[in-house]
Amino acid sequence: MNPLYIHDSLSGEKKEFTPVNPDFVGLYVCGPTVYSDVHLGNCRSFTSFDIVYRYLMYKGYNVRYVRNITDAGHLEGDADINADDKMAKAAKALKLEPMEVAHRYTLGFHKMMDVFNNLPPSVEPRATGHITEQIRMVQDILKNGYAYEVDGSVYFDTVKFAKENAIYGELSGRKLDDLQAESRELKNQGDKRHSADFALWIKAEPTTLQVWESPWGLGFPGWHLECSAMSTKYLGSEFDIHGGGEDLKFPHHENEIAQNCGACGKSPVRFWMHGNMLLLNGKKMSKSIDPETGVSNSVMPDELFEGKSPFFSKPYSPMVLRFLMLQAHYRSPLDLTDEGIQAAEKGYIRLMEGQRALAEMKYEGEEALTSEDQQVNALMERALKDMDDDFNVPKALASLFVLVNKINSFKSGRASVNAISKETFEKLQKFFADFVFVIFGLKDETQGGDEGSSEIVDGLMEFILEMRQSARANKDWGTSDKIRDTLNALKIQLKDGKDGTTWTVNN
RNA sequence: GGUCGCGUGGCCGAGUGGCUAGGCAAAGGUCUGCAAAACCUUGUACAGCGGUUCGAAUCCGCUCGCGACCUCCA
Repeated sequence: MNPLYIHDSLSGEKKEFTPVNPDFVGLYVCGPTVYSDVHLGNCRSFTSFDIVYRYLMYKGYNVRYVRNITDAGHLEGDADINADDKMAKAAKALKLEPMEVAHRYTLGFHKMMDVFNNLPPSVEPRATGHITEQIRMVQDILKNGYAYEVDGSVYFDTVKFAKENAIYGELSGRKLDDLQAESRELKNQGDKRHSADFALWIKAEPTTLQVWESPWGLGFPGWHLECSAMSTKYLGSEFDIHGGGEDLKFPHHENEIAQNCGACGKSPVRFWMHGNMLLLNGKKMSKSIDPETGVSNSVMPDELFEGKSPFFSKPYSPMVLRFLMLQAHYRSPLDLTDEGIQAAEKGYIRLMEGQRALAEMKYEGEEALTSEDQQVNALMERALKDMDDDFNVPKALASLFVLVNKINSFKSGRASVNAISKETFEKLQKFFADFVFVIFGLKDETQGGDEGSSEIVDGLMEFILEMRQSARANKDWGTSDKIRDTLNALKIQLKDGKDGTTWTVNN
C-alpha cells in the first residue's frame, strides 16, 4: 500500500498516516444537531468526509466510521445556561416533543445524505442515548481535578487545565492570556469561575424539557461532552481521525481535547481534519439571519434541486453539486455561484459520458504498444498519488479528465485503442469506474431511464432512432430533424457518432 | 479590537522555489446533410511594491483587498 499523507490541524503539518491498530481505522466526524434541516454547507462537510471514508476503504482499511447525532444539550447563544437549548427551542416553536423534533430532522438528514450518495456511517450514536457515558466522564474529570460543581452544574476548569497542559489552545491557536482578556467583555458568567470555563453538566430549570438524573441532580449534558464520551466509547481513548467543519475548531474541538485529556490523561486524536466552508456568493453559508438584509445566506438542498432558490437561475441535480464539491480541495473554501455550478454541470456530464464510453468500449485487434500506454498508466498512478496527498480530489480529477480526453479520442477513432495494451485497457476500465463511483461516490444521472422503466424506454428509444436513421438514409431531413428537435425538447439529446447514434438525458 | 487564513488567466479551481493542472467560457479548424457531440489548435495568469536566490506565483517584509474564528453553525 502506498503511504497516505494527511494534514493534521493540531500540528499544522502533513504527516504520514499510520493507524493506531494496523489495518483498522477509527474515524469520528461531528454530525448535525437535529433541530432543523441541513443546508448545503452542512452537506459539503459530510460529503468531504464521505470521500475520506470511501478512500480509506478503497485503500483496504477496515474503517469504523462514527458520526454522532446531537439531540440534546446544544445551547443557543452565549454562556447563558438558563436559556433553552436548540432542541428545546425548536420543540416549543413546532409544538412537538424534543424527540419528535430529533426524529423529524434525523430522517431529513439521512434522506439528504442518501440523495448526495454519502455512505451511512458504521455507528451513528445519539447524545441522548449516551447519558450514562457522559456522566461517567464528568466524574472522571472531577476526580482528576479539572472540573468543579456549583449548585447542580459542573464546569470544566479551563484555566487550571490550560496552566497544567500546554495543549489547551493549540488547535485553535488561542492563548490562555487571550481567553482571560476576553472575559472582561462577556456577560452572563453565571456560576462559572472564568469565561473560558464551559459546562459539562447543566442543572435543569423547572421548564427544561430534556432532563436526566445525575449525581448532581436533574440536568442535561453540555454540548462538547457527547463527542468526547461517544468517540471514547466506540473508538477508544486514542483514535486515528477526527473530522468536522472548520467552524467547530473553537470552542467545540478545543474543549473536546481538554475533556478527553482531563478524563483520560491523553490527547484523543492522531489526526484532526477540518473541512473548509461553503460560501454563497463569497460569504459563508449560514442559517442565521443577516440583521442587515433580513434573510439567511443559505440554500437548502431541495431549493437548489427544484430550482426554487433565488440565488440560482435553474435547478441543479445533487450529483452536479457533488461534482462541484470534488473540484475544490476540502481545506479550501468553495464559493457557490450560479456560473460556477453551471460550469460544473457540463464538467459532470463530460466525465460521466467518458466513463460510459469507456465501460462500453471493446478491445479489438492486435496490440500495437505506443507511448500512449505509458501515459495512461502514469495518469492512473498520479491520480492515486494525489489522493494519497491529503485527499487531493481536484488534482486527481484533473488526471481523470486527461483520461477522458484519451477515451474520447479512442471513441471517435482519432486514436486506436490498440495503442495501449489489453492489460492497460482493462486496468483503465476498472480504475475509472472505481474512481468515479467508488471513491468519488458519483452516480450517473445522465443515462436515459431509471432502473424500473429502462427496458421500455430503451426499447422506445431504439425504435425512434431506427426511424430517424431510415429517414436520414432517404435524405428526409425534415423528419429526421423533427425527431431530433422533439426529443431535444424532452431534454433527450442525440449524439451522432461514427458507430451510430447515442442519446442522453440532460436535466 | 484579537487570532488565523487567503488574493492564480473571462469564470471556477489545483499547484507552493526551476518540470503542460483540470473544468467552464471564447476563437479557428476537422468531422457532419445541417447541427449537436467528439477531436485538433490557440491563452506565457499568479493583488501591488520591495527583498532573498543562478532562478519566485511559490520564501521574507510592507501596502491594499477579502474571508473565517473569537457567540450557535459543517
